[in-house]
Amino acid sequence: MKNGETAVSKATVSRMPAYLRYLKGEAGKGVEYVSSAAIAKDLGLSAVGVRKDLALVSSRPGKPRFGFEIKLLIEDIEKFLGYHRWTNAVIVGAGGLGRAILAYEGFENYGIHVIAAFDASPAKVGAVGGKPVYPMEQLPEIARRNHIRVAILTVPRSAAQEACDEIVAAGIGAIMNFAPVHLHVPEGVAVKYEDLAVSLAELCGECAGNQI
Amino acid sequence: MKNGETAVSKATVSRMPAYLRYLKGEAGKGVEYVSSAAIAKDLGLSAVGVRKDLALVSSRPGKPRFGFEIKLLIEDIEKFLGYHRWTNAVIVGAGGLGRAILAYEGFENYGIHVIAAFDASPAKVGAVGGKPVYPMEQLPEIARRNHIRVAILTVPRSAAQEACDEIVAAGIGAIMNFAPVHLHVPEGVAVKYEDLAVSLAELCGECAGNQI
DNA sequence: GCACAATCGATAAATTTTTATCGATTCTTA
DNA sequence: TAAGAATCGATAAAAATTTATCGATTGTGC
Repeated sequence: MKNGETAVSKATVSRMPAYLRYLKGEAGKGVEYVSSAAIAKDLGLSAVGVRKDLALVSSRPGKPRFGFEIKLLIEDIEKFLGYHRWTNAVIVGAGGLGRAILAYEGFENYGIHVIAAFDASPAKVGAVGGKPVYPMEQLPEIARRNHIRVAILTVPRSAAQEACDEIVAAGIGAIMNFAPVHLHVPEGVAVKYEDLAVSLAELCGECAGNQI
Repeated sequence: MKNGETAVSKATVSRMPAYLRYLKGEAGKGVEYVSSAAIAKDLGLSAVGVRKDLALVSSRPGKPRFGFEIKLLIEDIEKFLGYHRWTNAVIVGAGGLGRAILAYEGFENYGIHVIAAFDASPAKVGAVGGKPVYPMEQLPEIARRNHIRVAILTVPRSAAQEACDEIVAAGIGAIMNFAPVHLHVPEGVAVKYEDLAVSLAELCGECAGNQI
């Protein structure tokens, strides 16, 4: 209800990746149409909710008796999520996790180019999986030249805030933070916390319910 | 409102890790008390919401004029999130990401022991960062003997469902899935999707707003 | 010792999100 | 070609969540 553009709730957005994963799986099996009830059942949601979500992003309504056309729906969701707008990203911190992410090739499917990593330690400079690892000092220059908009922060917790400041100083406006630390950033910079341990702990909670 | 135990909303639970990160940061700076208004400002929430959240988990009410005692609050939140119940976990898939997570030491702070990794390829068997990598066949036996409750799945997408089935067959009831695939699991098994690419794409969306 | 300022907790209002109900559409099949 | 079944979309109701308001509490400083 902000001004007149979005009107799509945050909760709906957060379910889109799940739809996308599911639909791609079905498409891979050769299925062409899927009903809201089937999606709801497999994803553990309500059919009405699924219909409402899909109505918001689908360019064509579902067909009665068939359901939604999977191929079309995948395109619509990808478009909605912005996977067609290419974005350049870098990794800051070329330790184990940083190198693993640098070598990961799945980002290309989501409109993201991870072009390089940076590390303060000269020993880490070089290349991983065909992608370069630069010394930290070169971040501002390379970031600006390549229009980097996102940084993936994989340094140890003690180095996180300092690295964060350098990222902000380099003009990068979004940070995906793997360090388990709260980052102080100026207004306008987005931070997403990806604390693996917290995620895992959440899952444990779910799994154990609240029983011993 | 389920029966009479929880009464804590999902939204509240999801904010707890953010509080925890923030409070630990302040504690590290030597601060002893913090007001709901300060937390709200730094975390981009409303002060009333913060008070409501904290009232649900805090063992002692906040002091007027001072705020909440940080040390106590950290304990309460950790207790609430179950970081005191130790849980054993394993990694399935000892590729780059799996090895990076295996070497990561941050889990111990959250009540999680990652005791080993498993891989279908004999070439990967051995040890990483002092922790063993076993062949996949040994998963059922080791899982049962060590009361493993959580598996971290880091295999390539094409192997994900099969590995998932083996995990379930080994009696593990919770899976943290890094493969960008929808997993089919029997009722009662919890799956948490940690799709790095999706997370990153979400962040890009936030960063770009909805402008080009 | 007393007025003041800061903060909390509780109740109430507003908003958002989820769930339910129902008529309309479209394909299948006899 | 007409009846029937499955599914959709829209509207309405219910539930949950967020935000606002207000009196109560507790130190501080004069």
